[in-house]
Amino acid sequence: MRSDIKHLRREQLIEATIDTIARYGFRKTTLSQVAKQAKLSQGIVSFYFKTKDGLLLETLEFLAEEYEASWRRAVALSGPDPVAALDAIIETDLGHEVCNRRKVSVWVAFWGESQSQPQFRRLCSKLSDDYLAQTREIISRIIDRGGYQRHDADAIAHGLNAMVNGLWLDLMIDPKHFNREAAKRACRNYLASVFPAEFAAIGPPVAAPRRAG
Amino acid sequence: MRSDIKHLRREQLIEATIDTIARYGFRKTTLSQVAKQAKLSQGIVSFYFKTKDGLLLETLEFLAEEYEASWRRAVALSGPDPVAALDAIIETDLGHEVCNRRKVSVWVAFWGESQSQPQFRRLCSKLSDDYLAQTREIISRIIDRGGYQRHDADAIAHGLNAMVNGLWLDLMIDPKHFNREAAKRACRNYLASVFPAEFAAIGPPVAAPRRAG
DNA sequence: GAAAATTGATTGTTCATTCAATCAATTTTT
DNA sequence: AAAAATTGATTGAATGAACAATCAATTTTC
Repeated sequence: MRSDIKHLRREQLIEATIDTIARYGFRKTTLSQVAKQAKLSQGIVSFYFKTKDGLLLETLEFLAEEYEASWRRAVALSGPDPVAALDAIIETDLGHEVCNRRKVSVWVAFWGESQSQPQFRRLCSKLSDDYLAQTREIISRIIDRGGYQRHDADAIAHGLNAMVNGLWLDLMIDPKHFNREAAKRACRNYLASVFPAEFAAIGPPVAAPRRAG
Repeated sequence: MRSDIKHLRREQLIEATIDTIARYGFRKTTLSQVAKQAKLSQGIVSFYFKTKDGLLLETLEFLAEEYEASWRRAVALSGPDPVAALDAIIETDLGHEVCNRRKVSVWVAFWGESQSQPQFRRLCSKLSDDYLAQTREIISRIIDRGGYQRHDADAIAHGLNAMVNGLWLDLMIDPKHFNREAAKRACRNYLASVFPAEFAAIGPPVAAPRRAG
C-alpha cells in the first residue's frame, strides 16, 4: 500500500523525534539521531519534513492534538455532571498516558524554546487557552449549581491549570519521588477546598495520608 | 584590581548567557552569541569557562544560588510568624525579581534539558528539595499552631510548589494574559482554602466557600 | 617591561541539507 | 502471465555552513 506509506513514515519519524528529545534533550536532537532512532537513513527526514524546524513543529502539533483529543474524550465520556467532568480531566492529565517522562520531557523542551520560536509559542498558548476555556466552563457550572456565587471560575481554572503543569514539572525534576496518585490527590485536594461539598466525596479535603514531615 | 576582574568577567559572561538563552533559546545559544552579548571577543568564553557545558552549568548554579538566597532572605526578614514567612515566600516567588520572562525562560530551558543532563537535573532537584524542606517546615508550624492535625504538610508544600512552578509556566506560555498580582492571589487563595483562619486575613479569597443552599 | 587579559584567526568537527543512484512496487505492454 | 517500463521510496555520499575549542599575537595593567 504505497498510498499509506507517507502517513506511516511521518508518524514513525515524529515518534522517533519524541523519543530522541526525551532521551537526549533538545540540544542533542539531530536529524541523523532521529533517523537512527526510526531505523531509517539520515536523508529521509529532510525528504519528509523539508527542514528540521518543520519536523519539530509537526512534532509539537502531533503532541498538541493528541493531548487535546485525550482530555476532550475524557470530558465526553464523563457524562453531564460537571464534577465528574473535572475529575475526568484530572484523571487524564495525571494518568499514565499523558503524564509520563517521555511526553512531559518533550513538552518542557518545547516550552523552553517557545520563548524564542513564535510558532511554538502560538501553538502552546492556543492549547492552553482551549484547556482553560473548557475547565472554566465546567467550573462555572459547578459554581452555578452549588451556589458558590462569590467564586471566580477563571481564577480557579487558572489555579488548577498551574497546579497540573507544576505537577508535570515535578515528574521531570524529581522523578524518583513523584507519585501519580499523590499528584491526583493534590489536585482533588485543591478542588475540595474550593468546592467542599462537591469534591469531599471523591477524596477527603486537604488531609491526605500521613507522611514524614 | 586584577584579582577582581576574573570574577567580574565570569559574572558578565553568565549574565550574557542568561540574556542569550532568554532571547534566542537554548538551541541558538552559541559561544559567539554569548560573547557578542557581553561585548567581548568570541575566544574569551572558552578562556574563562573552558567548555560550553561548563558555562551552562555555572549559569545554572548562579541562578540557583540567586533564587535560593532570595527566598531565604525573604523568610529571614519575615520574622517568627510562619504565616508571614509563607506569604513572604509567595511574594518573592511571584515578585518581579524572580518571576520575570528573562529568568523564567532560562529556568524552563534548563528544566527541559535536565532530563538528559544529569548535572542539570541534580542541581534542579536539590534546589527543589531545599525549597520543599523549607516550606514544609513552615507549614508544619502552621499546622501545629492552628490545630490542623489532619493536614499533611508535605502534600500542601508539594501543592504550593507545583502551583508556583505552574504559574511561572503561565508567564512563559501566555505572557500577555499573565498578571503577577493575580498569580499571588491564586497562591494565597490556595493557602486560604487549606488554612482558612490564617490566610483569610491577608487577602479576601477569590473563592470564598459558601455552602450550597 | 613582565605578567595578565584579551583578541580574532584557525582548526577540526558536527550538522542540516541536497541529490544522484539504487531499489522495490506497480503498471503497461506483448 | 511474463517481460518491460514506469513510478515512487529510500539510501548514503557530498557540500557547505556553523560551531566549539585552540592558540599565537596583541593590548592592557601594574
